[in-house]
Amino acid sequence: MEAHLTELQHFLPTSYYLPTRATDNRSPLTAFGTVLHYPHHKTIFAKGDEASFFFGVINGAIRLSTTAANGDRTIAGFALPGDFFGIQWLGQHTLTAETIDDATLVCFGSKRLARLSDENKVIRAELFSILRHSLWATQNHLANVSRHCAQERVATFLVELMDRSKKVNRRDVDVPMSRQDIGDYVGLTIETVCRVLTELRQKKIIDIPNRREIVIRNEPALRAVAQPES
Amino acid sequence: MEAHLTELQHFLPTSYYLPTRATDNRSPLTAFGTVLHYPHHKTIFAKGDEASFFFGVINGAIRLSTTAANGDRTIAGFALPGDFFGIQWLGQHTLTAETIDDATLVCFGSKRLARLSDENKVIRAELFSILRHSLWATQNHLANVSRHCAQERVATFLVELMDRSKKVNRRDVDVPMSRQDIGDYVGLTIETVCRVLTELRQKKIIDIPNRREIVIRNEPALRAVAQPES
DNA sequence: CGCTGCTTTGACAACGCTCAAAGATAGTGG
DNA sequence: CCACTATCTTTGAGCGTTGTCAAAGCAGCG
Repeated sequence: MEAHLTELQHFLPTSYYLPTRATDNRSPLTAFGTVLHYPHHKTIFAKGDEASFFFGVINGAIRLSTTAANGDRTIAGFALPGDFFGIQWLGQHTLTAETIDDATLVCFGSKRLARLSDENKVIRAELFSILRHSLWATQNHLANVSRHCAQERVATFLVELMDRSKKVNRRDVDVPMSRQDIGDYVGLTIETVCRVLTELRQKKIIDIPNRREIVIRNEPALRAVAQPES
Repeated sequence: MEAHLTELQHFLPTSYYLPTRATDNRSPLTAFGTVLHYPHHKTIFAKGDEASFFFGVINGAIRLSTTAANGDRTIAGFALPGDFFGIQWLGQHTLTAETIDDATLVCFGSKRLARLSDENKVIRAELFSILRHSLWATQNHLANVSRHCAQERVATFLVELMDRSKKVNRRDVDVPMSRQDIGDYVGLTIETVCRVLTELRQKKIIDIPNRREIVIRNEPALRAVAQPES
């Protein structure tokens, strides 16, 4: 585990979704972590593993999932640049974290962080904020998956991806996850995800130049599909 | 807002679901709260309200929900005796909390709690633990709702209710929420919930003596329906 | 260049939703 | 105390959306 503290200068702004958080703050945590590189399709930790570390994403994409006894996989969320995941004071991780892309992460030892947070009010507030944000995002996702039709779910996923994108031109969305991942995230089969995507393409709402890129051609229309009025 | 600190003696053990937490601990928070009584079908706070207070349930049942623009309601969870809800350092509540039953709650002022947690390590750890538990429960619920059939969802709901029950005879489950509430919780229509319940009754897995009581006649069978093998 | 794995499209069946109506229960007033 | 009413629950019939199964298309990689 090598430390490249100089690289922490590149750590991206924390993007929280929470309306109360400014999106242009760098996290106060960045000064204390260790930078690590992971190749794609690598398990960072598995559900049930002792939670010795906690991570922030500098670059790449992570999927956080749980797999049932019958093999059904649920992806609870994706961690993108600026996000944190695996926060767990002590005890075990409740989800499995795997890289989708090659990824650069910042890693924090749980014990060290616990000590730091006892001493430092700012760190403490930051950790609490991260945890609250995770809860908020999960609740939102639950509401999306719980009672919406296929079109609404996929459209909501795309809007989310667009809004979280760090790109200048947000219309050109990078899709690092596979169709299967999307399906496991929104609670649909891979076939239904494909069908919805082609439908949106036929309606000229999106374009699909290649499998890991989606262009939003008509953002208002996409948002309308995601959040049906009345 | 009256204080009845003596009543806090009756505060129930915190029941966390988390395997790492003992279920027979009283929460260290109980010494600092104010006891309040709410009648049934009363709003405690609404989504978007300034989060000045945070609550623990002594008695009764609370539903935590969010309602979409089109009127669709999603119930993110139920708070039962021993549970906490509405934890939000500052900013706004992300869900609406309403009583289902008449309820006795302990109420904590956010500012006071923030001050206490800065001074007291035990309180701090407790709050963190409560928040982590909420996240864990929501992730679990998401996995249940995301990709399971109607029978599995309703059976999982019943198992959950049974396991959280404080009764000596856990087979005899109190169901304070309406069928509509159950539907909004597991992501099904009220009709489907009813159909599944009658199906389970016909299979002699449960009995339904009245609308707010369900008797588990065959617990292994119910658990099998909830978690299909292979 | 051919393989492998992922994605897309199609046909069909099934599960759950919608609409409708009857049945049960609780709350209210005579 | 009972009848009446409003609300909630249960059951039924038909339809639509999504899942299943199958096969073709496509892209990356040795």
